[in-house]
Amino acid sequence: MQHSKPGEPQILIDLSTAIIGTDGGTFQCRLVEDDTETKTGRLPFGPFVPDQHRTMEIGLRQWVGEQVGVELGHVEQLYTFADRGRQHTTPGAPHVVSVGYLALTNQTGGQTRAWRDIYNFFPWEDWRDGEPSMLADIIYPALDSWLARHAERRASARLAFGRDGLPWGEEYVLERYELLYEAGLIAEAFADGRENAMPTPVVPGEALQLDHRRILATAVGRLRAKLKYRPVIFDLMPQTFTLTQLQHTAETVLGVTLHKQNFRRLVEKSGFLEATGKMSKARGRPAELFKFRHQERSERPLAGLRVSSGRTRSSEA
Amino acid sequence: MQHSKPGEPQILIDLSTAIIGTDGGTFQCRLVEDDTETKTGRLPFGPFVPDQHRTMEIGLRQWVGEQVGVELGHVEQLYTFADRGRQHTTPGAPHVVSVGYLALTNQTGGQTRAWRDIYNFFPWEDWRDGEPSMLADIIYPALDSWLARHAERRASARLAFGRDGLPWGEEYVLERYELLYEAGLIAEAFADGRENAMPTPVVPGEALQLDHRRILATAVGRLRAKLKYRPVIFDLMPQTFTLTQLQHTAETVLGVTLHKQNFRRLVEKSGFLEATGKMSKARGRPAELFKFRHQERSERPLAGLRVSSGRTRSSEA
DNA sequence: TGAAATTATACTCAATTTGAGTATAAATAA
DNA sequence: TTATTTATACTCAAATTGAGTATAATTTCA
Repeated sequence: MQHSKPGEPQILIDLSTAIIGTDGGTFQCRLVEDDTETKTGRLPFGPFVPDQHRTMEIGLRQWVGEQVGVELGHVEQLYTFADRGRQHTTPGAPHVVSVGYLALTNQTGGQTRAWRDIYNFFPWEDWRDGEPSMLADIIYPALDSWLARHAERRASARLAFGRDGLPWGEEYVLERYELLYEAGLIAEAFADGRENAMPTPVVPGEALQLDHRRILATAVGRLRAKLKYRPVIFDLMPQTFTLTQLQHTAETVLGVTLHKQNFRRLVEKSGFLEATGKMSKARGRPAELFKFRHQERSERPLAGLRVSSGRTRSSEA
Repeated sequence: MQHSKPGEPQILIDLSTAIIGTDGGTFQCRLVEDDTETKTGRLPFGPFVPDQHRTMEIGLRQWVGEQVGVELGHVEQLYTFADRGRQHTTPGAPHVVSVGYLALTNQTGGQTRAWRDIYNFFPWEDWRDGEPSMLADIIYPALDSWLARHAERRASARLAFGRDGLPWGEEYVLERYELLYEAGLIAEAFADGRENAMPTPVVPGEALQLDHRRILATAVGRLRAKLKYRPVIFDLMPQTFTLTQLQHTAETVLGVTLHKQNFRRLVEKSGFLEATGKMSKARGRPAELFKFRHQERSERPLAGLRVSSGRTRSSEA
């Protein structure tokens, strides 16, 4: 077995965590409040130090604890990114590989400047008010002009963006982001020195440091996919909640609106909810408060929310 | 940002690939034929060398090419394993992190000693002839006795093995393997020096070097899950095939038998197949030969095979 | 040669699930 | 006290799924 000789450039592993929560219809991600006012934000991250960290998850919990101090619920490894040229590396410096993690939390101090709306970074992903106009106005023309020179990527673009009558798959968040990067339409492409990148990003959407927006895209895509077959949504909810709150959370994550009555039917017969008997007080008719059955009884603990879309918010009238 | 100082122990990344194929009802994985006749097999693997490998996939293709020379179809990153104590590391040596990959191929020279039946490594995963008797005879008693001392793992075990009336989820391959490891019932637990491990493995099933059986378990679990929502099965098929061959491949991967007529209905209306007009010659009535429509037309390119189980092979009469 | 076995394919049918409503109840706001 | 808001119950047709039966086209073997 060949192993790298001493003297070869060192490898460094960064653990970066996308901490995601929801807060009354906003979809939030926790960034680090750096003392210096840099233009672009960053996720909490730090190196994996095997001597100190028995597992990578232990390492990430340390960096999250030190840098943002958020209580984490579900934590899951996403992907390991190692492509040369995607980390803005200085020559001679050790090569950096980053392992991205997704963490869910239900404590999103909505007011802090550090909690940012995820749809700021991916404005084309929020379809709750119908198809974002920027797709037809900006993204599709720019993408098409790039595709004219890159016919081999046409099929991927069709699938990712649901063109030619294909459906918009809300889970293809990473695939869409990667295509925009490849086409040189977003800020990171220029920062990484891609030859075709526009100096001023063509597509709106805030950037993040290093490859953090890529990691966030991976996180959102994974979360959207997972919502449909595992009960992860409850990690985003407070102790008790109404069915409408639960639905709003699902809609916020998926970026679509859902049919209310059918959502209720689905979630009620899933067996995950337990009525508390208490009622919420708000405008309109009070709603029953439910809680998640943590005690996994003999019900089928999988089969999360297979969710069917409703109409857009604007057409609810 | 804190980065590891020079002088700290080095990190080494190994790229290990589970190459999977099927060959007439057997589910195969390609191992390396080492000159030395070691007891346990290993997957093709080698270090990630950033200076030579622009991406990790390039690296893995190099090691696969050099060590086994198999043509790879679909390639996908699985997971990055870094727990201390799962790689039999010698003290002082660099810490090894392994990135596992899944690769599919349709060329499985069935006769070579290097192609091994995957169900040798996980005999409890093959339910094509009904529930393997080793579950009730060996695994469940041993697991229950361990669970008596580890009540906190009870819920995971129920889910993973489908106990107490829960269904057997064929995709929980890794979860089952990890539980058997934790419980000290398989060879790797002893090799890694777990305190509770039995010197002679309690549960049948061949081991692999390092953490390769763990990577293989991840690969099989991922493949079984993916089969249901992406058309990856065609990467395992030859150029043309009959519907029965396709079904056998699906059954081999999933480890269950399927209802023939319904499988046919499902796969026909999926739009992925194109009739060739030619017929297979075998025993019984000749079957039409189909091929996969590579040219992704305006059909929905997702929605693979959501598959419904049939009866067991033995009850087919 | 002709019946039996083998394999493929077409078609049926009830149960369940899904998509899209309508109807009504229980609060607050004007 | 009426409009507005929100929650919840119920309906109904279409589509999908699970489990067959029926029949067709071959080879095998007595």
